[in-house]
Amino acid sequence: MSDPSPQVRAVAAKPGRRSGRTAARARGNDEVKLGILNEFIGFNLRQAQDAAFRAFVRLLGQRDFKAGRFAVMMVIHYNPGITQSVLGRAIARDKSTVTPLLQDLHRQGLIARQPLATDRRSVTLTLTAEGERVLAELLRHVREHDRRLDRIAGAAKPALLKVLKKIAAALR
Amino acid sequence: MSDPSPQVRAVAAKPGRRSGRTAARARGNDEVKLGILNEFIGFNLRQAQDAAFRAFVRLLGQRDFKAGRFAVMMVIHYNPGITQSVLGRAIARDKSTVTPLLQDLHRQGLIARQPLATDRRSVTLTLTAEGERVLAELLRHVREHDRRLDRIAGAAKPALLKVLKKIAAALR
DNA sequence: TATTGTTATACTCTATAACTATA
DNA sequence: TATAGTTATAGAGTATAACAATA
Repeated sequence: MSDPSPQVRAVAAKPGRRSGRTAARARGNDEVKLGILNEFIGFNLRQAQDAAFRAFVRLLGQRDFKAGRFAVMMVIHYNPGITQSVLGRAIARDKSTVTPLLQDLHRQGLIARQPLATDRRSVTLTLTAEGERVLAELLRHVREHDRRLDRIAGAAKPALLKVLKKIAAALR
Repeated sequence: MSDPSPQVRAVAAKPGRRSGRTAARARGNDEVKLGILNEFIGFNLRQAQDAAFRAFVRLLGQRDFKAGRFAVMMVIHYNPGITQSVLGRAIARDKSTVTPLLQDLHRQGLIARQPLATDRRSVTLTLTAEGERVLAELLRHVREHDRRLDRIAGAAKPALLKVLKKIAAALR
């Protein structure tokens, strides 16, 4: 590890002293140095995902919908009749995480659960009509959010998606 | 929202039925369709970050160190004398989140806290010698992890970092 | 014996609100 | 009045282990 610069100490020692990029500093990074952190993919991935997720939650705002439910509903939508364990593997979550999540969606009348005839241990999942309606509504906000990300990424989007998928696949 | 394909139902209905890419399916996505999710930057960002973070935690393994502590220690390393509130803004966490985190690092003897002479409300932070030692040790594992990410990203790394930083900055 | 799903339980991360001590 | 930091508290999200039912 190497030399922290003395100016930084000065900045930190007088947090009231502000100059230059006022807006950026007020709601952001102040004058903090990140050093090598700046070059780590892992760190930047985390920063971007954190910012994007918070922006999404802000956008959903009141609409009393928990952000994490969205992907689950989408997966059920595209894979009606999927079982809980397959769903769990698809989203990389333990079955004990999946159960209460689905109970919640079920209580809200958004999904239907049916025992599988050919294997009575399994439960198959489908969205109810109401579930489809809510999902469509949610999807409008997701699209809005992602259009924003699209504008930020610009022409780099295809390359970005390619690398992100590569990372997810390689570390699964 | 549109037509879920009937083959998917068949796959989901018989989770025991396996074919083709056995290894990939066993620890992954099975045959689940993601539809438009595939094209959302937000979704792919989450998948990649989730996979990378879990891989990092796996790598740290036993070493009893909580992954989230690393960035905080790095920020203090590069900005000795930084105050808690500035730190909090830098990592986008509320002060009530920062306090117990620092108490923990302090209990472990990794950081020193000193009241700021010019404003006695503030506390300045530095790493102890032990803190620097532990950070250096941690950093070795982080580098190992990120080299793995580097290999996955390959030549796309600079472009990736650029977009990720752009996203984080724009949505802050 | 192995798998599906449920439950009990616990741990991490996070924030809001109310507080104190300073400014 | 406003800010720095602490505390109490609560709510997400997650996992491990033990279990019942079924295969």
